[in-house]
Amino acid sequence: MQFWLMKSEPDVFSLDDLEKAPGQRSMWDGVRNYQARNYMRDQMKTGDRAFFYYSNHDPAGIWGVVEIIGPAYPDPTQFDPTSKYFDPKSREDNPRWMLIDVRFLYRFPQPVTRDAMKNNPQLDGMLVMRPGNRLSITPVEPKHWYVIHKMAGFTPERK
DNA sequence: GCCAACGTTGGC
DNA sequence: GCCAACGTTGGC
Repeated sequence: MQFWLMKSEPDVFSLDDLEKAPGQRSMWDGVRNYQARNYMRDQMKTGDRAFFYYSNHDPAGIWGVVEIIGPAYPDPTQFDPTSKYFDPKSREDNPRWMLIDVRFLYRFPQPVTRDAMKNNPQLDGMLVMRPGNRLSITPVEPKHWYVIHKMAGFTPERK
C-alpha cells in the first residue's frame, strides 16, 4: 500500500462533498497534468490511501483521508464539450486523461494546516511543501504520513 | 489580488 | 527541437 496527497480546491470539491456522495465515492476528475495522470494510471492501487488537501483555501492544509479505488479509467469530462475540463484533442479511441475513484475514509479531528506543516521539522523534505510545487498528486513517505496523523490528534487504526 | 513558478503551445 | 509567449496554479 502506498500513501499519497491529493489537492482539491474545496470550493470545487471538498471532503464534505465526498462524504455526501453516493457510496461516499467519487471520480477524481479534471486532472490535466501528465505526471499526476501517470501516478493515477500506473501507480495508484485500490487500498492506497491519500490525504485530502485543501488548496486555494484559508487555511490550506489536510482535512482527512480517502481510499483509492483503482484501476484508472478514462476521465469522461475530457469528452464533454460543456465541461471546463473538455479536451478537444483527446480522442475516445485514445484517451489522454485518466482518473481513479476515491472513497471517503475519515476526517481529521482537527485539520493539519500548511502553516503547521511548515513549522514541523519532521516534515522537512515533504514534496507538497517544496516551493513552487504545483503537482496536484504527490506520493507521501510513511514517516510523514504518521507525523501528520499525530499532528491531527488522530491515531490510525492498526494496519 | 498579486505574482513567481512552471507546464504547454506554437512559430520558426 | 528551441524558446518566447501564454495560461494556470496556488501560496501569500
